[in-house]
Amino acid sequence: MRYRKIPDESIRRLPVYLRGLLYFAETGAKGVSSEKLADFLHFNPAQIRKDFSYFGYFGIRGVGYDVNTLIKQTRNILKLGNKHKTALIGAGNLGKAILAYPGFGVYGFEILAVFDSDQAKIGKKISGRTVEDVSNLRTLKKRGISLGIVATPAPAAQQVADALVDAGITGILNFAPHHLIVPKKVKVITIDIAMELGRLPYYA
Amino acid sequence: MRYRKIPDESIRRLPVYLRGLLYFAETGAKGVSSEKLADFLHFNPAQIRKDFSYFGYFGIRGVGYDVNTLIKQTRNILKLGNKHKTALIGAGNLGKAILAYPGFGVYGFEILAVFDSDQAKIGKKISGRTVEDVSNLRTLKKRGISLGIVATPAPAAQQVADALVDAGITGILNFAPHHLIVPKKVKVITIDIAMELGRLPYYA
DNA sequence: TTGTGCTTGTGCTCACAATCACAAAGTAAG
DNA sequence: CTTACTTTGTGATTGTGAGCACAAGCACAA
Repeated sequence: MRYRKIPDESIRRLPVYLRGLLYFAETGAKGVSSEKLADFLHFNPAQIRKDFSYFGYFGIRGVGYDVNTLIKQTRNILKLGNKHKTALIGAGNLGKAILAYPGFGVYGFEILAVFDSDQAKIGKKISGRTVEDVSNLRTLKKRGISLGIVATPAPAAQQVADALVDAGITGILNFAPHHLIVPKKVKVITIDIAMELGRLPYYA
Repeated sequence: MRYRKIPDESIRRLPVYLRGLLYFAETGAKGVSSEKLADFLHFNPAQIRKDFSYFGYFGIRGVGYDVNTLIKQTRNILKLGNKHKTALIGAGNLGKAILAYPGFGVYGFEILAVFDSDQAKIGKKISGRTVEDVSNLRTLKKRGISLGIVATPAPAAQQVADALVDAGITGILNFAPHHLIVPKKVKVITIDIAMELGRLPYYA
């Protein structure tokens, strides 16, 4: 299995595995088998083993995985080891919710800056951060901020993405319902909430 | 192609196609080809044609698709034709953002009820809706509400899902980072925002 | 009615992902 | 040491989806 191409889908699952492992750590469990983890997360045990095996031998045959070791390794693989300085663009309702969302902390993301284009919002404080003018996005590089969260309306999203790329950002989490065009070196992950909801009635 | 199994991935793309078609309708375009739509949404034209072909012959060879007809058909396929009465559970920051999010209206979702377990929130008004006690979830059936949006913390999510199922709900949009166990007849779509962000540093 | 040009609809192939099933490798007991 | 038992790591198989490339079909012009 070593030396093989790592499926994108495996990467996608790793944060979920991490969440499960953190749960087991909380309960005080020292060890966990692929089967126990699979039961908790509702995955296939073989898939979990194979996903981890792309990155090394983390388990002991006949025993299972050490929870804390595997947490550390998973964090390593996902490069969640150190804090990630993040900027949020868009201080509307969605932006506010993102700021208040506790989930980001778990993975080591720190939202250090908030931007908006609305003069009425600029200068105001939200969750302890002062809203800045989007025209100051270029200061991100100096501040060591390397990730951006786009929570603007669709029409503004591409423009914001361009500015983020100019500011040297390496990854974007995009909540705007719009496909962002960026250089290959920049990774974009888009979450289109309404789109997900749009297919719900089909199954009902 | 008729009589073939419809890939889940095709269903997932339909709301995106709908968004693109609505854009073309706004610009006043009467017709659109799979290539033009693909350019706009950054898909493969053949994929768009194949996805629609699972549901019927909507285009005219040599001409393309009629925008308004295809919008109507797509809405039909996704069962977005009539309004969908929806309940929101969890009136925290995420819940508030969802209430204010304009995207739901596009697909015909009406959030008619908001629930929370926090006594301090119950009775208060949020975006024009009065927050109700979660113990009143059973009233949903009477009110004709058939979809639920779960925006609670993870530990409460399963309990809420159970109550929603009891109330006769047919679909759940789940924002809690937790796998929900429901009867097969109920469709769950989970959006784990932090999880998506969790894989961003890996690529950076 | 025949020819030209365009775009759909789809059979086929390739690529990738999920799962099975088993050898390998560990523990523990006698 | 040997046997029984457990769980990992992975080769092999099966399943699923994406995209190519072309026949089918329509419009329009002559």
